[in-house]
Amino acid sequence: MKTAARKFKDTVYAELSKTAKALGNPHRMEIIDLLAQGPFTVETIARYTGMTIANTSQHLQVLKNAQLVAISRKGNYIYYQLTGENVYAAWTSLRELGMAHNTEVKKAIDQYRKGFHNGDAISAEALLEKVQAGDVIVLDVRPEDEYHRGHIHQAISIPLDQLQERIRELSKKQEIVAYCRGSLCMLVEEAVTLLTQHGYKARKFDEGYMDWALRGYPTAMTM
Amino acid sequence: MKTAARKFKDTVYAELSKTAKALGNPHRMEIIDLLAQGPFTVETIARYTGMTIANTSQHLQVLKNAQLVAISRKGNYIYYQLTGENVYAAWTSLRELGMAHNTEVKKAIDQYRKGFHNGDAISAEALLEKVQAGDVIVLDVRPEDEYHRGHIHQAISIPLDQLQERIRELSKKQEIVAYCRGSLCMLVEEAVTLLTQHGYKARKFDEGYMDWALRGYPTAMTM
DNA sequence: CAACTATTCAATAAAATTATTGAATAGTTG
DNA sequence: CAACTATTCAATAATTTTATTGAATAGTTG
Repeated sequence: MKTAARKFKDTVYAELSKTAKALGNPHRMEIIDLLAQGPFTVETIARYTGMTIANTSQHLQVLKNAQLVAISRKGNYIYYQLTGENVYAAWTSLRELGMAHNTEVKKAIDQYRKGFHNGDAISAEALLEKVQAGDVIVLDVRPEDEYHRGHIHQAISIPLDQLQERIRELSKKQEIVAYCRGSLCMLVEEAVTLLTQHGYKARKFDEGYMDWALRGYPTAMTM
Repeated sequence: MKTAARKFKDTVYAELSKTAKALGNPHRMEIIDLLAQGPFTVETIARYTGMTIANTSQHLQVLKNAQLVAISRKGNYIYYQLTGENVYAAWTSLRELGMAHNTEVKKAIDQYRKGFHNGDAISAEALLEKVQAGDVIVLDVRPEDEYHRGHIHQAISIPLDQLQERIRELSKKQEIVAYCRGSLCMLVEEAVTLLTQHGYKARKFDEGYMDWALRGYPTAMTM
């Protein structure tokens, strides 16, 4: 026979574990990571994560049932977004836990970074100083819509896939610091490599837009 | 064909999700919650969670593989403990996320609390003031070994299962504030009910020992 | 070093999760 | 309101997770 206390615990832990369970899948982790940038349609999410639309939709249902994402409709499209800051907070603490304790993660990141031979990254504090002194070009290499939703103050936007053709918009004289979404976003590595190859003085930002914003450092948005 | 970037993401998210997956089970959540109090043996964990020893052991293996717990041996027993503060931090942010977004959790907690008719709880700040003014008896109702490992400064220990027989050690004149492990620990509700029934002026603390300690409020340990 | 004991392992069956396919649906737009 | 389209659903098979049982193991203790 179960005591009332035992029954209570069973329900509470069962319910709480649903949240963790919803996060406990690679695809859904990537979706949360993406949605931290803002709302996206099912189609876009599917494209980014390399899943089929149907499969993406199913994973989104799981996240929705766990109250981690919510929908809003615009025209023919349904946009999925995180239900709150604490969703990103939880995902961050899980990510940091994983990155601290899981050697495979560290190894994968190190190895991937090593593929590019980009010098050292610049820290948020150092970048802030440079931005305030005005002696740096801050380059946002994320897709354009993500830039519009919010970017580092005075950053200019050249999405990675346009960088090759638009590279001449940049000056070879000034130092360029590129950034993207966060510590797992590797667009910035490709960008810095490309810039360096073309003779630009380019470095990468240590963290990403989200971390910058959460520190309360100056940001801006278009429209 | 998968790009290098895609492969990188697949590995990273797969690895990161292992951590979340390890947390995504009711029993393992309860184990983490318990281990936040300190190291325990397999047998003790099994007793607390109402599982068989073998099953407990298997769940502990899962947590160990995810690097969330580690073992240390003392005599014939193996003690399991959390591998670091960030494990508790992640569990906390998941719990808070769940409690904020999951109505079932709220409902279960409210309903269980309603079973006891214990007035309002006292907040950490208010309790701190009373402790410093010295006009309150702080009562730790957790098992004795947990008390010894760390407790609220000047708290006295009467584990819940001894409270009935030792109740006369307390004064009916002074206000008593009882506490236990954390927001999910309901020992304190039973304690306050028992005390009130016997004519003591008893209230419960809003949060638990862990939250008190994490605020940096005064604690003490025996031995 | 033999006996003991806390813990783990291995095997199994039941239950849950996942990706895929193709059809169904709901909601908008002209 | 008919046509369209983004999204969801339903069914299925493959995989993974879980609890149970009883045996095996490793490590301590006298």
